[in-house]
Amino acid sequence: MDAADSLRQKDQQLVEHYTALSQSLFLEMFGDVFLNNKHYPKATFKQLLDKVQIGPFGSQLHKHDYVENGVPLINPVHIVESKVLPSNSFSILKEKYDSLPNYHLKEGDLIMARRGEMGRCALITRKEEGFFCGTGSLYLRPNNNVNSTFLLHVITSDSGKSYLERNAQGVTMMNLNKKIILNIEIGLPPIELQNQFEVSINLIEQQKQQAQANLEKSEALFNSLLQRAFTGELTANKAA
DNA sequence: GTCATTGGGAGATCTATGGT
DNA sequence: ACCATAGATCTCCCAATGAC
Repeated sequence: MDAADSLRQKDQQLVEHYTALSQSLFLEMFGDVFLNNKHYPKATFKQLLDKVQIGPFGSQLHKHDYVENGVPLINPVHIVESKVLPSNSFSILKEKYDSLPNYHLKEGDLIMARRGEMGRCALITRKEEGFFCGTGSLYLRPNNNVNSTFLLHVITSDSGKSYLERNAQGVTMMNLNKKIILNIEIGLPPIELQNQFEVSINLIEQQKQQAQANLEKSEALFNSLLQRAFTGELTANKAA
């Protein structure tokens, strides 16, 4: 039982380790791009993005347009640790989806929370292609001057989050708008370096997924032992 | 159980753009 | 130039959650 618990904790630490690794890799390679302490040429988001689009709300999308098992809708709650986690209960009808083509997501887009917690952001991969940008979200469509993975890490980094918090609108609730996004200015590393960063991140991600899978297994093992301990299947001797 | 805090929903209102 | 319309933004209100 103790062994199962320590295995579980070790796997947990490994997953956290990989998360920290990608963050420090970013800092190592590019420094703080907002302070631009590596003195790259400056660029505003206006120069790096083809498009910034805020999700539909108000009269465009009503609560009753939400259905189950329709086209997945991405709201800030569905952006967890830079990943998109769609939910079947948050989706819209195909007809509604077709009538609002401006909000369809494409591979390579970045989706982020428009209000509430700053810095929630995820990359749209092939898996999420065609999902729908929800009310509380906005999406960025990067152009050829910037790598999407690099941009994702710019936004989710600590300095990215604090930049957004400093510049967000609203007293009770932080809100972002198009202007705030387009005016963000960073030091832009050469595209080759950004692409190199993406390759490294993908490797780390693979390792992390492996660690995650191990964690799930060890948690399952721990829980089943716990269950058996409760039902009395394990005596004190065996449990120790 | 109650109160405070946070996040989401909604529409009123403002703004930009395109057509006449 | 003016008007219509779509799109963007602000802010109030409400619900859910968590702390005490």
